[in-house]
Amino acid sequence: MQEHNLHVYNTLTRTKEKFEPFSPPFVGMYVCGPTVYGDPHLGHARPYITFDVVSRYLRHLGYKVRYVRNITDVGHLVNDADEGEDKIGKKAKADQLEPMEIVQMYTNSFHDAMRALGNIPPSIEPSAAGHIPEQIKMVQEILDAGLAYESNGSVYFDVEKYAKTNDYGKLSGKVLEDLISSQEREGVRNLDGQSEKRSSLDFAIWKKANPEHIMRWESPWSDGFPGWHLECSVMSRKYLNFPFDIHGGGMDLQFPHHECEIAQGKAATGIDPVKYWMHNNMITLDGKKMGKSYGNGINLDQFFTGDHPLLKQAYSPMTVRFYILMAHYRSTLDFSNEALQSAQKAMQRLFNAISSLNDVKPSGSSTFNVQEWVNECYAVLDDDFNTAQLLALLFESVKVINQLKDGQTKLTEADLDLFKEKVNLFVFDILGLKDEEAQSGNQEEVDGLIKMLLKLRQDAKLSKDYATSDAIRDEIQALGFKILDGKDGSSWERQS
RNA sequence: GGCGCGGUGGCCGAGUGGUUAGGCAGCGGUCUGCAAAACCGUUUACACGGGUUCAACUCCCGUCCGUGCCUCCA
Repeated sequence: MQEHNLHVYNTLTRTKEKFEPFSPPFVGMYVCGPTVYGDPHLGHARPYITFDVVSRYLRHLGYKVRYVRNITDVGHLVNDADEGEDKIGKKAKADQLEPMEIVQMYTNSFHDAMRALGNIPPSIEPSAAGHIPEQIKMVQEILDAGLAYESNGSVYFDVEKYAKTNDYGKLSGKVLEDLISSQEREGVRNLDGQSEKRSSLDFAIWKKANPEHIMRWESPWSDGFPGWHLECSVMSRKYLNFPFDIHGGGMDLQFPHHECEIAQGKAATGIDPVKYWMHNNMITLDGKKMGKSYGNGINLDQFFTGDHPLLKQAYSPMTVRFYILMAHYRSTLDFSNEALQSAQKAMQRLFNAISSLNDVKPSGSSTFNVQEWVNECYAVLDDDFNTAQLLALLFESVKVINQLKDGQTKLTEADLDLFKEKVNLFVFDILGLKDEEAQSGNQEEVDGLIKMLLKLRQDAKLSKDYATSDAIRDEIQALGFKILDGKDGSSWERQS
């Protein structure tokens, strides 16, 4: 395993801590996955790209990462439905489809979007519906520990009792008294099951299903379904064991979801389940938060096709990925056409420089300190995965590459090899970017053909037949290629 | 109302108690038959009001604004 100085920001302590997993070289990482009842949207892009880079970097450092990300396909109530219907069940009835058909459909489209964004699939992607027995078992464990109670067929976690001996709120910074008074101020909530609870803070770990509820399972307490926080506790425990190293998710999940995960896990096992809690920040759109009520929710597919009133053009999946990586994961990030267009251009410039790196010839001496640059790249990644700074350093490398081409900067063969290796490592392996344009399989044939045309154009220029040379250039450009005239002849690249 | 996070130049976005972020856009130059590209140089900053300090964009307090949570939405 590589020596490193990786520090990660731990929400639990609100500080950056040196990363030291429980049993190196193994690292367990759990990230809250999607609820598959709708198309993947922009809000899905950020957490999964963030933790994709985290897993890529950890693996690069030599860790054996087991990355677990769940598929939520069960048991969550519809926000605006007073009957407490299962979200997936409701959609199924509306569309006249089997619930599991819906689940499969949106799981597939989620996977498609993730693949397009360049995310490596997790090691294990367990589904909540596939872990009902384990969830029933954990409910029983919490009951046995005396930290939950049954009420009318449902089982609720007893928050106030748990809080007597545990710090409920340590992750989110909530104070129990504040929560109570805040809820009193809000008045009595009319949500289903409120009267069954001893305290409004208590949350369901097993919920009795209404008669019309489609997705339901037998349990010792009722025909019903597991509570909304339970699956993550159960599946992270099953595949990573408590305590495990990293738990990730969006900042919006801090409370109550992750706070409840800690409470449940501790109640059931006596073990504080997670060492490092990592939270990515939210995305805004033209400075406003996204949401259905704002009419600015955009599906990922709409980004990729440009088919949305707020989008002036299509943005490729890599442009979205690049743009997200231009900001630090703990900052809010604002999406706008202007910002995405600038990201698209910047990314193309980066790729163009990298592809031209292969043509650079080594020199007898070096005028650029490659090793120092490499060290800086590692230093910024070690500082809580600062991809924004890494990209700044990579644009420094773009400048260096261009100077190498012009002969203004020189590198020895050893330095050049190191430089090439590390530029490729950071851009493609760690940031997970892909040069989509260069993916076509007949790259070499195209290169040969265009170079032949450039030769003809050069001949025309030498005989001052500019009409012909310009015609060749215009035709090539019309096909989507740019002609770059340099001191040592012409080269070409694809137009962004 | 409570808890948390943030307000950086035309736009996006890093970072720091005293020294260049970076990208996109703009401007000037080199190169070029012209153009593009590339390269060089360069203009616009740290919400507002106090305070601490030799020194604050960076620390503290207040105000305003944005945002997340306080809802069985994961």
